[in-house]
Amino acid sequence: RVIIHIDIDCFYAQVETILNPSLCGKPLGIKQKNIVVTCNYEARALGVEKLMSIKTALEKCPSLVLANGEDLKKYRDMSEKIYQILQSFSPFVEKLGLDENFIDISHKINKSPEIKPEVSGHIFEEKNSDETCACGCTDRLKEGSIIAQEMRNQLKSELGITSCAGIACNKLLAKLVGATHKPNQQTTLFSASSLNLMKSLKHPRNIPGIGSAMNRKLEVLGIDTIEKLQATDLFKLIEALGVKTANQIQQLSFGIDDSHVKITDRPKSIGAEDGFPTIKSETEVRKKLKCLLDRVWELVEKDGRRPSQVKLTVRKLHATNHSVRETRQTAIDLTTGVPSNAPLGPLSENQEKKVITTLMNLFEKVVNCDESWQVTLLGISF
DNA sequence: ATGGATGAG
DNA sequence: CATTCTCATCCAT
Repeated sequence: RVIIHIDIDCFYAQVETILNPSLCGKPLGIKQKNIVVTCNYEARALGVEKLMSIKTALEKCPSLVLANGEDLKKYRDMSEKIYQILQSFSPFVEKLGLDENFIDISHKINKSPEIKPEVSGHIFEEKNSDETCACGCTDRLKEGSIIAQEMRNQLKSELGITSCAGIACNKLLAKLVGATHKPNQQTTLFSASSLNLMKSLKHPRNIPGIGSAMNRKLEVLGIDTIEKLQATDLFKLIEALGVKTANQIQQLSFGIDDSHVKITDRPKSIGAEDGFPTIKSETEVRKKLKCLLDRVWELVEKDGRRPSQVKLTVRKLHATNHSVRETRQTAIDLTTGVPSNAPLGPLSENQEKKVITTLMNLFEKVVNCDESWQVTLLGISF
């Protein structure tokens, strides 16, 4: 296969700069509550980092400009335009978050090209890449790099968006190799270098699919390098992690990934949440929920499907000074009074009342009415 | 079906 | 460590 991974450079910051060109060239941070969730390269050069507190960021970089990124609408809109452009190259596009996409272009590769393509962009380990693989994948990947370049050119010319691309024979390797030259560059991995790319990661945690929880389990087993993960006896790994996970992550450690590019269809849930210092009365909760409901309903209306379930998310301040998220969900019938296949319109007064009542019932299942409680986040999803 | 754990950006 | 604001998948119940 030929898989391309496209990753937009500091996505939120690029969107803000396109919306407000006067930000161009200035250090820019995107703020959500007390945190700089991401920032542009100018800000990074001045010491600002992802997920840094606003306070620290401004100490490090007093000239930092902040844009509020709590409402994701602008980013969703741009993400959709990017997806549309990529889809014009291949129907097999999988979205990962708002700013990354995998594209399978295997079917577009010319079986017998008149002219052997040269590669566009970087080659991973260029010096060791003079061998041409007998199976023909080297030429296919070269052709893939040309297509990736065309995708990135089009994102730039039509949307003004710069991006990175990785080109490889599977999703894992495409994503990893694309990150080796940033920003606004692309890198192709020829299969002979796969193991070297994997070993260059150093820590198992850097493998997509190995998160913090699994990393802790691996550390308990004394596995703290890719090479140790490769060398661990599979039966020992199965004991600790189960057959499925053990096999999967050991395969990944060798750069093997058979997972398909899964076409992204409509989301299975649509939600909105809001965090705040603390609230402690049901009246305040009701008010927050109404506000959230208005925001979610915009998205639900655009989606067009009639919700059949509601879920409430609550983050409580636990005694031990750390917070815990809990969710409660239930079925909801929003069809009363309208034909069940009528187009979804704005929330009627009756519907709003029904949703809020349902949510307050769910809320009472989360909080212990007798004891005092502090809530620091509420979320609604359908 | 429900809710938590875990993973992604 | 999580912190923000989402969404998906897997698993136990």
